[in-house]
Amino acid sequence: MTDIHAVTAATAEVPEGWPTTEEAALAVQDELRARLDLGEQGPPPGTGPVTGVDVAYDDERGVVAAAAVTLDAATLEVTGRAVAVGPVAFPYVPGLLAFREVPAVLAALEALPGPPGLVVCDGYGLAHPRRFGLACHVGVLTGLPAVGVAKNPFVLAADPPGPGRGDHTPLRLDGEEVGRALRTRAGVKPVFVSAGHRVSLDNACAHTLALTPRYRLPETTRQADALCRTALKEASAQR
DNA sequence: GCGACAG
DNA sequence: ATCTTGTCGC
Repeated sequence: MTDIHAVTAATAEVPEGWPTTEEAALAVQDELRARLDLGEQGPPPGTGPVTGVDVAYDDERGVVAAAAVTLDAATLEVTGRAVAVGPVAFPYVPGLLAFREVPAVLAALEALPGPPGLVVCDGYGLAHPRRFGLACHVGVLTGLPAVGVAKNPFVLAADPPGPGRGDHTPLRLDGEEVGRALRTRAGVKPVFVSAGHRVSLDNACAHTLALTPRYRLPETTRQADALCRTALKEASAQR
């Protein structure tokens, strides 16, 4: 019997050679971007495992806690949870968010009791100034299909979508649609969806809608958010 | 040069 | 992200 309340815990390390300067991080983005797979449609929305990841910080202590929570896309029931605590790997620089969160996120994904499904990240994928946001970074490094669902607009502006759930408007970069402002709840502020890796924008949006039957944010993100916050508190309560 | 700027 | 009480509304 799998105990859905069980949470596997791990420690995250900052990898050898991890960028320490913005210049180095930009170079890594350029290198990894060549490995992006934008040709796949991704897994069918509403079926199979879907894994949400999120992180919480204690900048005072330079500690970050990441959580990965896998849900059954059909029922939205939790099938696996894991957390990873470690040092903050990079300062917050808009456009370089991945360098701050990725080590802990990967550790949490690896600590899951079962294989992750499509990864839902809290942030952007292709809708990024250099087309390589957090969701692209996580996708390329894990090889998993990944999407980005952000709560706020980044550098790209979008017209307000219609008032109904499912209404959307494009986020454009150089005339190309790289993401969408998507209304997940009627009359509520939209979320900003973009493909990360091995998934199409249409399917990224379909997955997002399948994960938001009730709340604005995907159930995956809500679960991961709650988990990484408690993990951070528990980590701080010690040492 | 000055702001804006995912989390 | 994080600091933070009550409050209006479904």
